[in-house]
Amino acid sequence: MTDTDELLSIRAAELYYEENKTQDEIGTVLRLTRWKVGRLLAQAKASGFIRIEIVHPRARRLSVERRLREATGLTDAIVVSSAGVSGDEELQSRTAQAAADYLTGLRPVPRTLGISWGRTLHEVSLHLKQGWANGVNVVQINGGVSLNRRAGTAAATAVTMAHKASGAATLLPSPAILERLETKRAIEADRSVGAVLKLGASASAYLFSAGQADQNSALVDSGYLTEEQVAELVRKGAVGDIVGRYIDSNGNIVDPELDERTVGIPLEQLRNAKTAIAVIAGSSKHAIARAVVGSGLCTVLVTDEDTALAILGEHA
Amino acid sequence: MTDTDELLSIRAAELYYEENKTQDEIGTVLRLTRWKVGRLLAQAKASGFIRIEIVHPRARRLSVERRLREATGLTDAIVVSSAGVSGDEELQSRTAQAAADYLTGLRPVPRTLGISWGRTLHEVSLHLKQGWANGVNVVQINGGVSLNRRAGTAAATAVTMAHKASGAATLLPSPAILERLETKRAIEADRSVGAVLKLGASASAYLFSAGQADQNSALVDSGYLTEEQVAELVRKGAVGDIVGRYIDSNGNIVDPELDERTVGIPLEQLRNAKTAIAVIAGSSKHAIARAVVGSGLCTVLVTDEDTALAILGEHA
DNA sequence: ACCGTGCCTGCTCAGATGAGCAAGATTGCC
DNA sequence: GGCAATCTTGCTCATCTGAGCAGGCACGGT
Repeated sequence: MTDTDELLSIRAAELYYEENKTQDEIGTVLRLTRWKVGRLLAQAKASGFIRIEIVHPRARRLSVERRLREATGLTDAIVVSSAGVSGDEELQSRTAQAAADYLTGLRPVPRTLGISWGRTLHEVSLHLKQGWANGVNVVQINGGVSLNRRAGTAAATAVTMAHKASGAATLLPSPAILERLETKRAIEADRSVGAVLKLGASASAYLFSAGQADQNSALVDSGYLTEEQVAELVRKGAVGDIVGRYIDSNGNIVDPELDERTVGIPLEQLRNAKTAIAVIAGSSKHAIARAVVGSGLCTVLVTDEDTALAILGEHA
Repeated sequence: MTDTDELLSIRAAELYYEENKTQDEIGTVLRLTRWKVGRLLAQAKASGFIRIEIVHPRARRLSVERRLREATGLTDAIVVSSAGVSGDEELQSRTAQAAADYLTGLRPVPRTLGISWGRTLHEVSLHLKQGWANGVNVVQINGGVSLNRRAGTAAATAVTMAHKASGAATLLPSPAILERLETKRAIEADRSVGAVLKLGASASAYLFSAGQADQNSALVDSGYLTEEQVAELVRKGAVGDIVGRYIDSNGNIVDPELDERTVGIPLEQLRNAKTAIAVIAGSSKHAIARAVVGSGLCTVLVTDEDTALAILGEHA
């Protein structure tokens, strides 16, 4: 009997959603009252037989966002749909777009915005519209990418963001990681660097991404770390890095000595920030995303559906 | 402006379909009148941003069925959905189930049902419910599968179908293809075979599947043809076989000499039949399905969504 | 500037739909 | 078999939604 009902609900759903007939008409066809049809339809929906997807690059998953907020205590969560997406690349692009949208709508508008650098953030900067805000000053909060062959990407990110918001960009003129602790102390003590760090510490909002801990890390790519060093970090439990600092799945610094030599605001600053927006997308970043959210490193997460589900533990 | 509207329609769709808010509530949230929301939603649907799928093994694609009927002049078309299907196997199983359903609902109930044999039809027989009809006699219409290691499948198919309909099965006691024309003539002349063929010719409905023309063909598997012979047939334009007879994409016999040695009712009998139900599923059978439908070998087609779209030329 | 054309907006109204309710059917239990 | 608990059915009513229409607005030609 239940079996018959299930089959009927499928027939009804076909007529309702594919042929868009009215429930009354369906009732006539299937020899049922229109109320029965309504109930069958409701049953089909409840059983999950009806799948409704919004296929659009800007589509979000509100229900996942809500669950994420509830489960993690995030102030806000933006989850872009991965319906109809081919690869990680498009996922990251969609997420960057969503981050740009979020930033544009952010209230109160931050006077000073602290940002990290990387592929993701650069893409965010490109997606921002001219005039997305008026008078936002952008400060880099961790050491730069100067060793990179694509030198200037980090600077371009900050400059673009500031320019499009009629604000000024303040760059952090320092490597990301220094080889000797003394050098790091010295450079931090220097006025030009110290002042920027102090400005960064006073930012009204932060925007940063995360890197996975493997040989594809931007820090390896930029020459600050070797593949072996990253492998060693992974052995010690590292799942990725935030503003140049490697953390484990609990959000703790993996290698305090290395961390000491890393130039940028400390993680505590992010944890205490009123607004810390993390933008993390792609299947390789599920672990670091979970660590960031789980350890309270951000108040807002912008991510893709799969990563969000991974954080919720529904997609392992 | 249109860009803004598109984005709004996506936001509206999210709230409507994911959060199932009323259009009025959405209007409040997005600061729009409820009519505007209604129009945005309509626009989103029209643009194809809203995809509704019925995910269920028994789900059909009524719109495709309709288009197929209109494009080909088929009396009836049954197209099972391939939403959420992993492989060809499940597709074939679903299609077999649908064929069993169709057969069960077929009116007028055929007194005599002529069937071929094969994996697909056997699966159909298994999906039929006890008592699917009352008093249907089942006749084999083409030569058997006796050389097969799983000898008896063909017989079992007919017997099962007949038994479940409280009818009798009549088997065709003959190989599918004979090596010498004389032998074929002789066996046909034999009372035991001739009578069955005559019965088959008078069937009130036919149910058959199709085989693709490659080394996986059931005829190769059963030992009636060698892989080389099939390769030669393909060179001559064969796309597959129906009741043991190889046809090209126009529905014409590929090798008349071979065909002469094949035991079973001629294709003309199917072409002239009032009810000829073809059950064809799987990505490897797109070509033969197109040939069967295109050359009027069946009046009813039961198939999967991808094959149907291939026939319609919408899925190349 | 003026006017016409055509799109967009907000509305009325009727049809479609879901919530809730009471009567009837079914099941399980003694 | 009798009875109670539960589920199902058909209904009323309030709400939601889409069709169609009149007025308003923007745009382009003269």
